[in-house]
Amino acid sequence: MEQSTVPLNRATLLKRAFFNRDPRIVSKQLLGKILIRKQKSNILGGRIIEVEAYLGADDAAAHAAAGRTARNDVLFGPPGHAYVYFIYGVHYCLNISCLPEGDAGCVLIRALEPIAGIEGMAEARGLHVKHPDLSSPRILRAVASGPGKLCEALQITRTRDNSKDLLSPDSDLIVVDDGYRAKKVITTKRIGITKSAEMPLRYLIARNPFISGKQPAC
DNA sequence: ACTCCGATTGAA
DNA sequence: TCAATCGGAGTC
Repeated sequence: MEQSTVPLNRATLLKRAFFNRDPRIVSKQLLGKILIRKQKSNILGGRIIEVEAYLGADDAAAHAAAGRTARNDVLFGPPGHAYVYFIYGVHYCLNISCLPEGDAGCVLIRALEPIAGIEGMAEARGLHVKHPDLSSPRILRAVASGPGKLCEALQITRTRDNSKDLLSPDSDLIVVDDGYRAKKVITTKRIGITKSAEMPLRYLIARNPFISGKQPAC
């Protein structure tokens, strides 16, 4: 039985309760949902195909581990909001806050499969200049196969998007469900961290070619 | 005020 | 393998 999906304009916003849960549960459920940026005359978006869960005080790798600060304040706020931070002086990363007000926890969006406004995203990434042929699988994969890349593709910055409600119809950055369901989810260790590096909190859709890094064994 | 360093990326 | 490049957090 083949699953059914609806067009983007009929996809539904996720509910607050969806994110009012443990980040590990949200991570797995979030795979297959769609992250959308609404531009003036353009829609940019991709299917979420790789994420990582970050917990609270018991997770040394989490920004919330050392307690509430001006920088990580969103993590302690209500669920379903964007936590955007700047890393290595170069890139932004997007997280979505989980758990009720007062409890920190989030999901890091690590990779998207481009599905809408691909030309616009490629342009934001600076790919169109050197690589005009967007139909090339290699170039298509370069659009959003990493946390920093997808932020650049959707023009996500801290000043523009941090603390934004991702579940509001008024928001220009939202998460929606078009009915797609991942057939198989793979869990691995998180990438690029030194503290709490052993916890299996990275989740990705099996065999999807748009993930960051190389394909793990099934 | 000063130092250290990171949930990344792309080029060498 | 490594530089780029910034700001948050801890130390002096």
